[in-house]
Amino acid sequence: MISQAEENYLKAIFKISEKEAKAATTNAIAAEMQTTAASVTDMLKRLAEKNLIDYEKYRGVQLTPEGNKLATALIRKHRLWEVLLVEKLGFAWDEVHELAEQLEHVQGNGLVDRLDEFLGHPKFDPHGDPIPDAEGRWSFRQQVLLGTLKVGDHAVVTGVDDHSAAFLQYLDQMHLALGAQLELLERFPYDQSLRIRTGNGQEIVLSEKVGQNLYVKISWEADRDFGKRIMSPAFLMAQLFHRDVQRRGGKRFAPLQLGK
Amino acid sequence: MISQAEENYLKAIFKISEKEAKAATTNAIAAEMQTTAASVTDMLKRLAEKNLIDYEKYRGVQLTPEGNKLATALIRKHRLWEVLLVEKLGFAWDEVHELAEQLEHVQGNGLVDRLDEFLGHPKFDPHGDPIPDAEGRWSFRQQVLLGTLKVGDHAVVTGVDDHSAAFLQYLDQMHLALGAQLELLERFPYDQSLRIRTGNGQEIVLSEKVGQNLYVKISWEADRDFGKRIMSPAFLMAQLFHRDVQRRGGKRFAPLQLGK
DNA sequence: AATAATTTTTAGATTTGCCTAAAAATATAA
DNA sequence: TTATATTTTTAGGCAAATCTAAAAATTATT
Ligand SMILES: [Mn+2]
Ligand SMILES: [Mn+2]
Ligand SMILES: [Mn+2]
Ligand SMILES: [Mn+2]
Repeated sequence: MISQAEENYLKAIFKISEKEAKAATTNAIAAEMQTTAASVTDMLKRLAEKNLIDYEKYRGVQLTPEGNKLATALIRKHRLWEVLLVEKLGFAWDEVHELAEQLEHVQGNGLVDRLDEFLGHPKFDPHGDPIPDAEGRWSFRQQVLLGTLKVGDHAVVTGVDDHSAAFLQYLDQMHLALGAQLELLERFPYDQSLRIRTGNGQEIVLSEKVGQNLYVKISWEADRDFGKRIMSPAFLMAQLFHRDVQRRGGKRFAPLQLGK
Repeated sequence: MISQAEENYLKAIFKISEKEAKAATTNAIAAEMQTTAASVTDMLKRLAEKNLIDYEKYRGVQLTPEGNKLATALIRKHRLWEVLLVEKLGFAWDEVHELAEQLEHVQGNGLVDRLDEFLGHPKFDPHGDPIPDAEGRWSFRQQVLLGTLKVGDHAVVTGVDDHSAAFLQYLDQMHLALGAQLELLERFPYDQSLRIRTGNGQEIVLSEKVGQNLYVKISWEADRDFGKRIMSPAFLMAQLFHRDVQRRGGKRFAPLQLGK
C-alpha cells in the first residue's frame, strides 16, 4: 500500500529528474512539495524502505524502476482526469490542476483504463503535456519555445512550461490557447519582446517571459492557408501530432533540446 | 477544513439517523464505520468541537444543521460520482461503491455542479437511492419491499436495501436490475419464499431475504402491456418517477413506512 | 588547507486517527 | 433494589506526516 503523500513525493522526484538528468536533491524536492527539507528526509527514508527510490544520505535520490512505474501511472491518472474535467465537465484549463491533484489518488481496478477509453485514449492533456499509455509509453513532439523562433516562422501553440493559472488566463485573453496559430513578425533587440500575428490576424506584442514559457510547433504546410481557412483547434492538434512517434517507457527520454 | 475521516463519520451518523429517528449511538457508529467504540468516542469529541454534531456523553449524537448540510453534500457527491461511473464509464452497479467512497472527498469549486450538469441532473443513483439537489432537497418515492406485495401485484424494481456486490450481482443474474418489471405469483407460507414472473416472462422463486432487500413500486397502468411492449429501463424509471414530489432539505423525512 | 556558507540530517514535538485494555456509566434482570 | 450485563468512556500507546531548532556533512571560498 502506498499513501497519497508517498505518491506525491514520487511524482515530485519524477518531475525533477525529468528536467535535470542527475539525482534529485532534498532541497529541490522540498521546493517542489512546498515543505521543509526535514520532512523530505523523513519521507525519503520511507520511500527507500519500500524500494521506490535509491537513496544515499547527502547524495540525493533516484526512482527505482518500481518507483518510476508508480510515478508514471500517477501522471497518467492526473492528466486523464484533467482531460475529463476540461473536455467533459467544461472546466477551463486553468481550473483543473488542483482537482486532478486529488483525483489522481483514487484507487480502483479498471478505473484508469475505463477513463482512458471514455476519453478516446487522448495522448495529450489540456496543457499539451503527454499522457503515458497503459504500458507507460510516452508520446512526444517536436516542439520549441516560442522565444526560439526565427522572424517569419509560422507556428502553432502546443503547450506551456509555466502551468500557473495566471499564465493560462493570460494566454486565453491573447487568443493563444492550444492549437492557436501564430506568425513571428519581429523580435525587439532591446528587451527580446516579440511581435506576432495571431490566428485571427491581430498583431500583439509578447514579453520575453512569455516566449520562454510557451511551446509551439513550427508549421510549414499550414502557412499558405494562414488566416484564410478556419480550422478547429482539435483538427489542428490532430494534424500536428499524427506523425509523432513513441518511445518505450522505463528509460526516460532526454530533456527536449530547445532551439536548433 | 474537514478531513476525510470526519466526512465519513458525518455520513455514517446521517445514515443511522435516517433509519432510526433517535440519536445515533457510539456502537452503531462503530459498526457502520467498521471500527471500535473507543475510536468513535475520540472522533465524536472532535466533531462536537467543530459544531458538526450535538454530543452528550453516554447519550449518543445528532447532526447539527451544519453537520447535516455537510453530510447531505457528501451523499450528493457520492451518488453523482456513482452515476458517472455507471452511465459514462461503463462500470456495473456492483463495482462503483468503493470508488465513489473515495471520489466523494474530492474538493473543488464548482465540481459537483458541473458533474450534476454533465449527468443531466439525475435524481437517483445506480442503486435507486435519491440524489439531493444543490439545495439539499431530496426526491423520494412510493416504494415498498418486494416482500410486502400481495399475490397478483405487478411492480417495477426501484432500489435495494442491501447494497452488497453479492446481492447486486445476484439481481443481475435474475434479470432484476433497476427498472425490471415483475409480477408476484405466489407466496409459500412455509418459508415466505416468493414465486414471481420477471419481465421476460420467466418464472423464478426468490427467498424471503431477497423480498426484504429489494424495493419495488407497484404499477397499475403498466400491467396491461406487461411482457408485450419492450421498454428501456431508463424510460421506465422516468415514467415511475415523473410525479414524485420533493421535500425541503434540513428536516429529515420520516423513515419509509413499509407495508400498507 | 582552513574557514565560511550551504545543504542535509537528526532530535524532539505535534496532530490526526487508530488501537487494546481497563474503568465508569447505563441499562437489564433477578 | 441489588446484581449482572452491556455500552461507553478513559488511559495509554502507536504510526504517519508534518514542523522547528540544532547538529552534522558537504561544498565553496579565501
Ligand atoms: Mn496529488
Ligand atoms: Mn496538465
Ligand atoms: Mn468516503
Ligand atoms: Mn449508491
